[in-house]
Amino acid sequence: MGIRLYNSLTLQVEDFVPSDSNAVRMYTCGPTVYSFAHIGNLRTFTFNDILRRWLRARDFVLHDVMNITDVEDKIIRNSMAKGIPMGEYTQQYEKAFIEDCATMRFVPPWRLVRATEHIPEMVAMIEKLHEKGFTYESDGSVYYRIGRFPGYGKLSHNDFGGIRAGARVDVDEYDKDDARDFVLWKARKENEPFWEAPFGNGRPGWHIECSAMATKYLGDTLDIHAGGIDLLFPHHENEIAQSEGCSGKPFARFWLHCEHLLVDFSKMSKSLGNIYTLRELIEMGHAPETVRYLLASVPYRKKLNFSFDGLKAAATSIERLRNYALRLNTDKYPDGVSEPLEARAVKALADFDAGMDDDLNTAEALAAIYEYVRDTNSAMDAGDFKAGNVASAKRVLEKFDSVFEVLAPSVTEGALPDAAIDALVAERSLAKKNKDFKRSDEIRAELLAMGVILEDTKDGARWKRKS
RNA sequence: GGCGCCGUAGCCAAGUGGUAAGGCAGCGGUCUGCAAAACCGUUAUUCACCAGUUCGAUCCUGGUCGGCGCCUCCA
Repeated sequence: MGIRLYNSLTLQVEDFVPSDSNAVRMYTCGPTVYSFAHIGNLRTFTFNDILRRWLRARDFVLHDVMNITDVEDKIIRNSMAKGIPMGEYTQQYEKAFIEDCATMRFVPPWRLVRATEHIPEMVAMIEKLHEKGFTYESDGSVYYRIGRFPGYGKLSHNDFGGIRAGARVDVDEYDKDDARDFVLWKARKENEPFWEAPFGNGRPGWHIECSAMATKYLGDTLDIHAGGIDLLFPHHENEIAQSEGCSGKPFARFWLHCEHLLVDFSKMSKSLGNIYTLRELIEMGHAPETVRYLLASVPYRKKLNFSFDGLKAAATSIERLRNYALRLNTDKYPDGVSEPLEARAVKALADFDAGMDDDLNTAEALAAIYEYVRDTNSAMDAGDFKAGNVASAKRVLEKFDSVFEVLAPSVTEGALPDAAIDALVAERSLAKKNKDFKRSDEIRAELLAMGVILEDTKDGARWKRKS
């Protein structure tokens, strides 16, 4: 049994096997750094993260590359409007993006690469495409002639047969009933950043960077190329045209696309004013791991309608798992081992794996965890859970958290040291023992005010910090 | 118009040709000095609607209605 993934190219779920032993060559489309990442972006990147983690969990060696698009129309326009150099402008947002990724607990990719540091590779690719007759020039810009590439449309499953090939269309006067040729190299404009190239000074078009960088670091054929579904056309279609036009080989074996996150049942947009950034949500008091859980818990091919109710539900769900982990670590259990519970843990792990293997069905994987947590909680209540079962129970939680990673609270409130809490808890326990409930309730309230929640168990009191 | 996705309880959501996982919320209990946590029970005779195939369909086919996305920059 192995991983099965839905391939946009074939519109089917397929067994995933890398072309070269157990090494996976993967490329994911990263951000254009012209503003802060919003939760829609983050959904796709969360999907990337879950995919990476699961591939690793299944013992694949990952060679994954993510790009940073740091030259693009909006970037140029905004940096010019601010009167600062493009690099300075993009740097601040790239930094913010990397911070956000850390906040979201994303595993860093093998390589994070910038478009502006790969201009020579892009130029070389365009030259090669030129030699092979895929390009034509117009007003100093270089265009890709899709009519020369027979496979054009195979990813988006569009039939472009009726389109007049090679018709020269200015991007600004784009006529959708006509050619879909796209720009590889934009002619230099006054005051704008540019690079030198044999075919004229200018800057790269959007699509060429991914083809050039993916090929450079991963070779002609990738095992996986992933990104948001809105990139499927034209971006990924164009990447195929460029890369395969150049190499003559299949560009990517698996194309994975993450569905959109919606807000109020429609795509986020500035005009609707329904864009939320991670930073805004954190400022509102939402823990980042709550956002992570919400984004990860809905399977990636399903549209996810963001809501604050959903965010609250995510927080409660995490809380329950944390309570369970706390109980597991602090309660005392009778000696011995329950074999049925050991078997139960094995089943939980198998069910979790099966869910994840099935095209990263996180909802199913989560269900396996919750069912197990409920069963073991019941066993603990009944006294059937033994000290010898703790290790396997921890393994289940660790497996879960190695993918979801939400158990550790983000905010470490420095305020009250553990020792001080322990002292107060001890004082309260004594008061409670003496039936001085007034004093014991007082201390409990006091601790709560300082962000510490106290819980009584049959073996005494335990505490946790409020998240 | 073309391409693609979707419509399962209050909300989120899994799922299979044979009779509906899981999470959140709600209600009723157990436990508790009170809480908290946890557990138990309960909440869809039903899976947008219609027709067909079938012994049998939420899952297959056709159609209808509804929602969303891409086709222009976009995660």
